[in-house]
Amino acid sequence: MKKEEALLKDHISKHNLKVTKERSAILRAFLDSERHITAEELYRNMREDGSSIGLATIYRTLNLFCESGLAEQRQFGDGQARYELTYNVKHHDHLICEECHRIIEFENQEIEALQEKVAQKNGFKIFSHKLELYGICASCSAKKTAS
Amino acid sequence: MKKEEALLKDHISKHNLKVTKERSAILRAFLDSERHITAEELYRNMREDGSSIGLATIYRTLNLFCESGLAEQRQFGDGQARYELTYNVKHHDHLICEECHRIIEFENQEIEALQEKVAQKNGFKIFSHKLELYGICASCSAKKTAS
DNA sequence: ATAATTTTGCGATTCATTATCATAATCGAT
DNA sequence: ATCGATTATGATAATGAATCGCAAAATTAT
Ligand SMILES: [Mn+2]
Ligand SMILES: [Mn+2]
Ligand SMILES: [Zn+2]
Ligand SMILES: [Zn+2]
Repeated sequence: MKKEEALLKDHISKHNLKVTKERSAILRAFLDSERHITAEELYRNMREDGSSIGLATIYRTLNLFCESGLAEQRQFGDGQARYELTYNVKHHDHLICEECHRIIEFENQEIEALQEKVAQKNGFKIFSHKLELYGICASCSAKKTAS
Repeated sequence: MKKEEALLKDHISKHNLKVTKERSAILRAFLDSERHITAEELYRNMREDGSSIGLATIYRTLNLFCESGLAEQRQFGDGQARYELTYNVKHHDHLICEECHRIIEFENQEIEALQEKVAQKNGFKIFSHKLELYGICASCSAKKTAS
């Protein structure tokens, strides 16, 4: 049993929830899908593979993943929530290409430290943060100058 | 005439738009209201002052403010867009208290520089960015430890 | 003032997400 | 394995923020 499956089952048993084939299937599909996936995208992916799980259940289950600490929800400003596995994944922030919608992950310990410094200076205790850099990626830049 | 009014009128005339009493009233109310206001909040504020301007017009006009470079839209994760005057206002980022919803503004040139460095390292050109620190503010912290 | 153009308020519409509810599945105790 | 209590599911309706369509009203250049 994968560690992600174990984590989810642990959360399920701790909260008097139930292991269902739907939840297991969604977890498998989620782990197989690309990072930063949309509920709708995951739904379509699974439908194409013959699943008949409803969209509401996809939403419910992605929320469950977030509550269990398996995943986190992101809002990249396109109006749809995106979900990514964060269990056993190092914290990172995002570069978002507004041209091709590619998402590049990065980590920068200096920035993280400075954020803490800013918080401290303001008597603020940080629980979470969001750092997103919007712009144009290298390959889209190249395409643009070529044309 | 205030500089904000001048900027808006300039944008209006450059785009064959029209100066209306609604737009002027919304601008006045917007400049008078607290920063990071919601369309709905601005609508209610104006209604309480006897305005009969419709909500759709508030939305349309706030978008106009953004297009004219007067304001910017923010998304602080509570599902409603917030607008703030940014014309002649120095760039800054935000600390958001999840307890009392207070918003503290800060600027940190070191972080800005590091963001550019990260972008460069990834061949990325930044157009805009979003840095939000979510947590609990000093006064809410104090209240919590007191109880 | 006229006429062309833009704007407005209202209500309808959209879209992502959540709620409702009847039916089905799970699971611990027997 | 069966039962019974509880939770989960799919289909559909509902929600809420934001936008759209349209007829009537307002603005602006002539
Ligand atoms: Mn990521
Ligand atoms: Mn601000
Ligand atoms: Zn790109
Ligand atoms: Zn607070």
